[in-house]
Amino acid sequence: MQISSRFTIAVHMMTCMEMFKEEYKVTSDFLASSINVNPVIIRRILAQLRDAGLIEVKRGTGGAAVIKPLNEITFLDVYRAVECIEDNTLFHFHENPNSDCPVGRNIHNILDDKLQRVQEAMERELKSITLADVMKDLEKYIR
Amino acid sequence: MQISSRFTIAVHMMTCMEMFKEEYKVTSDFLASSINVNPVIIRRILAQLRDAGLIEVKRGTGGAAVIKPLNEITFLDVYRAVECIEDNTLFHFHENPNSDCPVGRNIHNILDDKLQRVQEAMERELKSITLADVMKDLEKYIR
DNA sequence: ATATCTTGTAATCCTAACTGAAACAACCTG
DNA sequence: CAGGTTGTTTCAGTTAGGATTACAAGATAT
Repeated sequence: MQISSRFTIAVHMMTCMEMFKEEYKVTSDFLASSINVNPVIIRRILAQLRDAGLIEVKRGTGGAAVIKPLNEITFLDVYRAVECIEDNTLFHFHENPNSDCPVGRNIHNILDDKLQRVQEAMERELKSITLADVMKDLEKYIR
Repeated sequence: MQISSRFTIAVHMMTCMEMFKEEYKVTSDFLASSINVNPVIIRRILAQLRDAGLIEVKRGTGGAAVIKPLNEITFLDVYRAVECIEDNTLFHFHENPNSDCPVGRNIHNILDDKLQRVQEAMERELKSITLADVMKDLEKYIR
């Protein structure tokens, strides 16, 4: 399975919030039209980013904005905010190996630390990329 | 989304094939009982591992065996054999960003290399672990 | 050749997750 | 209070994973 598009949508959303914060009120309809998905999807992700403390959303009057310095928001922050990974484990383990078999009895212990290392490698890389990097590239592309 | 349990099942399967190759004929029913899943699931994964050139499966008489040195089979080989990732991209990108928006127009170019780096970090770690490591740990646990 | 065990594969069913969409209460401001 | 916006629920469609049943096809022993 692939990682859901919620992650790239969330990065797109926060990039828009920053890019247009002076010119427009960045509402869920505004974001939905740049990203081309249903506004409800946007609002659900807005709530997840808000709960993670990355943005603030104004009720009634409307509009969303990033509330942390962009160079302090890593891809890992966004990933953790929107991707609901069970028990924070990337790999889904088969549930009931047979404990009467020497392999079945030990496979969990053998694999757990190895799978953990893989997950950490991925998260380390996610952590090394920030929204400030994205904005810098965006300005480069626009010029 | 998590990575499907096919991966841990496949590693479990190949570990069993190696562990019991002298004592037993390692059939899909044998594997299914150690792993505790349906034999058809096992046979489907057997086919994927066979197609990837990692094992051989005997029709009629039955039995499966690893056909490469264990220290040459990496977790990445197994992962690629059983996990069908669309276009070999770990992250699912939202399909239709609005090209009338400066962010929508550029977001793909901006993110693609960054997401690629994350995927490569993960695959590099997967590549560094082999089935020989698993067998070594298994012997340690059994003693 | 026939009985028997096994693999290969198709067909069904069930469940979970993702996305799209409609609807509406709650909220804020002018 | 009117109008725009968010928060949230609900339903439907799609896809993927896994369980299960069924059976044709292959290989071996006798």
